[in-house]
Amino acid sequence: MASNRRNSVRRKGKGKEDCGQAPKKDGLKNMKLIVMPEDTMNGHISLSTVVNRLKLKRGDISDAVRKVNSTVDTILKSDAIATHPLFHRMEDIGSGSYYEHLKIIKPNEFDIMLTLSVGRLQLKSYGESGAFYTLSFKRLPAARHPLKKYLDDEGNISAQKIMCDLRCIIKDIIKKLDIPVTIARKKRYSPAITLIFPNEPDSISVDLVLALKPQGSWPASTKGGLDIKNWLGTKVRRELRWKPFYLVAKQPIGEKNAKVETWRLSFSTIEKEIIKNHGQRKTCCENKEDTCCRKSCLKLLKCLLELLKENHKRLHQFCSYHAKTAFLHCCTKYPRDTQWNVKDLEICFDRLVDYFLNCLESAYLPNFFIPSYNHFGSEFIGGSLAFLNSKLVSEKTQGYPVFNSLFKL
DNA sequence: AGGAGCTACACGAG
DNA sequence: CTCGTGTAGCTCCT
Repeated sequence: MASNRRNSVRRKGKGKEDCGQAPKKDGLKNMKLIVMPEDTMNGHISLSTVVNRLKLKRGDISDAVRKVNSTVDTILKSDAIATHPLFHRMEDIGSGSYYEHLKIIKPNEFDIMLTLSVGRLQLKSYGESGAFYTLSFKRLPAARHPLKKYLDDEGNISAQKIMCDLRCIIKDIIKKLDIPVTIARKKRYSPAITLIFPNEPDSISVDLVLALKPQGSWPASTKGGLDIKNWLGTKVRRELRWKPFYLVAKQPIGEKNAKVETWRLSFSTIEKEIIKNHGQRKTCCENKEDTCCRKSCLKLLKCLLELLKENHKRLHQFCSYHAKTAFLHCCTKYPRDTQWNVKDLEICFDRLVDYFLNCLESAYLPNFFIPSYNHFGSEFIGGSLAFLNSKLVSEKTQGYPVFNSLFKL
């Protein structure tokens, strides 16, 4: 196996033992910080102060990363993986907020894709969204092909069979570790194998997501997606579309027929690349004058959503990926770096919130890569769109008072 | 596989 | 505030 995530075990660092916290419980409140008078503007905390509050602490990063990296290294280098006919080819790629420098408050959630190169496959679209597929071989594979034993009755690659084996292997490995780490119970519809480091009182979770990397160009459903021509340019778009795409072991939510084995498209690697190189000009954020506030705006929107979710159980269906998706569309709508000047943080964030509000009102938030896949589609029940809408409008008109809870004693 | 050199960020000294 | 340093991740190179 090979690592794209990092290349060596790092030095040990000193720091506090208070990094990480269970994502579902508690969440962002119970922060310990006092509001300074100079941080307030007309009774409201300025957004730049909030952004500062969201930064990860160096000591926390050091502590968390040391545990996460050493454990993942141990797993991937273990005999059980290294000698496995299929899994020994896995490569790990850091993805998600932490590796995009978008994680807020604490480094308590890590996403790592475990990728498998699988050659050319037959992708059959499943459902209307263009995001879900069944996978089979174009030609029947040889009997000793490592994927042969993971085919179901119809010759489709079975996500469940693969995930089951991988989960068992990882479970065995971590059982033998001296580090206190457990494996979370399998969640329905979740493609992840989640490691939990139960460092009292906080915990760190690491989502390991198996992702198949088929050869070939992106599926037809992505055709009108990745609308970045005016923002990052046609050349960049062409180059990005030449890069690999991935399929993760995810079943459509609410799928009654459990027999159908589907995989869902994932473009985490492309998202990471866009976030890293997010400016219209190559020099964006390279020096002080060219600093933009795109990432700050996304951090704020993620935080806003998380805080509202903590306060309202009805909002459980919303996730940070919705914020990220709306953000990417917003970047397309406002492509110029001058439209995201760091001096205009408040304006830019209001504008992003407006964009998100529009998605809620129209019940339409297409996946940034798959236009036919509406994240706010029919599975959103019971007026939760309207509910979030009203909460956001209220927050916006009042200058986002919910951010004050980040500074409560 | 492992290291050099790079980027991005946090943070503290001045 | 600016700048130097430490840390982590990533790419390229051998």
